[in-house]
Amino acid sequence: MQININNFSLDATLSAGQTFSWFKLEGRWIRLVGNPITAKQTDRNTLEADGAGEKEIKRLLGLNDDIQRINKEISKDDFISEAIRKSAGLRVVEDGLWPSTLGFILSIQSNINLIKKRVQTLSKIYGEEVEVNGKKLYTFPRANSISARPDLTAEARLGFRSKFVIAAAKHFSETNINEEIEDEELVKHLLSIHGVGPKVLDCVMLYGLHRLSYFPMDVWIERALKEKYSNMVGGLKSYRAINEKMREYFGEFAGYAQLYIYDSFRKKTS
DNA sequence: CTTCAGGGACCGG
DNA sequence: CCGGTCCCTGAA
Repeated sequence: MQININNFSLDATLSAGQTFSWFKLEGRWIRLVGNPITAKQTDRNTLEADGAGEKEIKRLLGLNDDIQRINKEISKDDFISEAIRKSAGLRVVEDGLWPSTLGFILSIQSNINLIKKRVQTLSKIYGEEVEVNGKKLYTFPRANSISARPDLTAEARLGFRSKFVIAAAKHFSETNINEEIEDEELVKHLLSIHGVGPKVLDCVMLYGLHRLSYFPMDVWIERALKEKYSNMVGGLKSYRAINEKMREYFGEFAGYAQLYIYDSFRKKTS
């Protein structure tokens, strides 16, 4: 199936540290949550994809967002405007509640390569073997599988994250947490998980559920804010206070501002 | 070989 | 609110 795209970069979007359920194999991106989905950008206006309907694939990749309007909406100053230019083609993905929660728990005090490696390891332990284009791969680990055999997480060398992963898997297996729940209750659900704090929460709300007003703040964002927005957040200390300020500043699409700032700032220094 | 930082969260004070 | 601590990996 071919999908028309505009001002979109699949590589940039899936390499921006928003999602850890996609991986690239021989030039094709693959996602093994539910039915296998593969995608490849063949030119600047064409996405070749299969494994799901066009609507579903667009949803996963944030392609239903009105990016023109969003970019305009968040262009509050020169710094963010330049970040938008430098990181053009990005979309906020919609990775799903569980894939996102697991991914960002694994991300705690870790770099992107390490996170991906952990997902692969967990997939080998807990996932099911599937064949895609003649290659044997493993599906993304399900919460039920992990909570059924929590002892096996030891093999994945997750360090102190191991108990967090188990707690999350248990919560997902034993409660009715799902993607239809309103923000307020969902936040309570997530924060009740031992290992989900404010930052992971914001990542899940934004990248997992596509709730675009959330503004996760990691070390990169904090550096950027300190450098570029010290006049706004200079006196503020707590995560919550700074976060509220920035969300207020950027508005309903603050999450996009976060993604652009993160991506452009990370590129600059690395 | 050692040191150190990496998309934080928890706990105690 | 603040500071120490947590586990493991890969880079230096």
